[in-house]
Formats: sequence, C-alpha cells, structure tokens
Amino acid sequence: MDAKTKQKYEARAQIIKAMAHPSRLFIVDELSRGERCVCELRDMIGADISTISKHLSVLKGAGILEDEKRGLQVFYRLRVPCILNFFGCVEDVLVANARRGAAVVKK
Amino acid sequence: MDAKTKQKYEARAQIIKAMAHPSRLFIVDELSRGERCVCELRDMIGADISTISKHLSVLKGAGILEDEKRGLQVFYRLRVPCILNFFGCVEDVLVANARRGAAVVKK
DNA sequence: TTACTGGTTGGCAAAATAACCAAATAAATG
DNA sequence: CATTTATTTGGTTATTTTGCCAACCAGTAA
Repeated sequence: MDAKTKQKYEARAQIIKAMAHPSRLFIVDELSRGERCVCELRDMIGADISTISKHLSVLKGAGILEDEKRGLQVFYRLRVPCILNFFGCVEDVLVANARRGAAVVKK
Repeated sequence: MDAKTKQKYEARAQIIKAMAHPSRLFIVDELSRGERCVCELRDMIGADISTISKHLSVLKGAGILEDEKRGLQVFYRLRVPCILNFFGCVEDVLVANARRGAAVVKK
C-alpha cells in the first residue's frame, strides 16, 4: 500500500473508529431523534459527565456531530444523517451471526 | 443505560470496531471485488502475514467475512455485502469535513 | 519421511483508548 | 462581584489494540 492509499484508508478508519464504542453508538442513535444537551445524554448513559463530553468530542472531531451552545447548555446533533445507514447493516450482520450461532449449537 | 440496552450497543459496537482499522477497511473494500487469499492481501498491504491473518480473524470473528481453505491457500470473502454501504456515508462525512476545513481556513 | 509453502497462534513491547477525578471555563443569577 | 450550573480540559491509571517475531499446523510434493 503506497502512502497515499494508506492515508485514504486512515481517514476513513478514523470516522468509523469514532462510531466504534457502545456509548458513542448510543449517542448517534439517540441524536437521530433530535438534538440533546450533554446533561441529557449523561442521564441516559450514566457515566461521568467528563466521559460523555469526551465521547462527544470524538464524534465531533470526526465530523459526525456538530454542537451549539445556548445559554448554559451545549446541544449536539447529527451533522451527517446517513450515519444511521450503518445501523441497518450492523443489524444484518447480527442476524447472520445469530443464525451462525444457532447452526453451531445445532451441531 | 440498563444492562440489556448496554449489551445491545456493545454487540453493535463490536461489529463496527472490527471495521475501524485502515488495513481492515482496505480488506473489506478489496473483497468487495471478489475473494482473495491471505497472501494476495499481504502483498497488497505489505505487512507481516501474521498481522494480516489477525486482521482477517477480527473481521471473521465479527461475522463480516467467511473463509474457505482450498489446497494450501485460505480464501476470504464478504459474508454480508451491505457492509459496503458504510463507504458511501464515510465519503459524505469526508466531503463535509473538507468543506469545514476550507471554511476554517477562510476565516 | 522429509521438506516446502501458506497460514495461524502465542507472546511480548509499544501505542492507543477509556474512565474517572480534579481543576478550569463560561454563561446565567443573586 | 460572587455563586451556581453546564461543560470542557488535564492528568492518571487500567485496559485494549497493534504489529512483529518465533513457533507451530496443514496440505502438497519430492
């Protein structure tokens, strides 16, 4: 792989990596229903607020979310909604895996 | 997040995590054009064959690839082709980021 | 059997991630 | 201005991931 190709895949991997965490996946899923402030997400996820803030900054850094401060609160929303397409296929993989699991059990 | 919800997002994150690496992303992209043996992928990526083999086992473990041994070689192929949908959206994010980058530079 | 080729596995060191706490910042309020 | 609330940032430690090497395993062929 030459340097340019490597860069290409690194840039793409960074975006996918930003999604590759349960809490961050939850956040993306939740924001598909509309913007949320950090404190709402903290209440839903139940981790330290600094942890939530860091997850949000990873997603924002990747270009998946954008934020807006209004008063004391910061609201986050999806910047590129097609991100939700991921979920459908992930579901398909899980279904296929369940079948595989069932098949393995059958043996 | 209750335990069940957490599990749900962990299962999904595991699949996305399997894609979240430049070499593994390259492999998925390459296999979209047809099956390849480990040695072909090693030649294209240029890492140690044990490294390639481990990447493949991560993707296989997630249920994204399947393998078949024929003679001395092991061929890998996509098990769930919808995985390719990821690329389109990742492209969109990159385009949006490029615009953002341009805008930032403009300031 | 011996040797060879293609691939996997185990182990290790280096690098990247994750989660928490504490401290800093920023907007609103008394 | 001092205080409170919402969030971010810095620092630390624990965990996970990565990539290489060496050793091992599975077919194939001499």
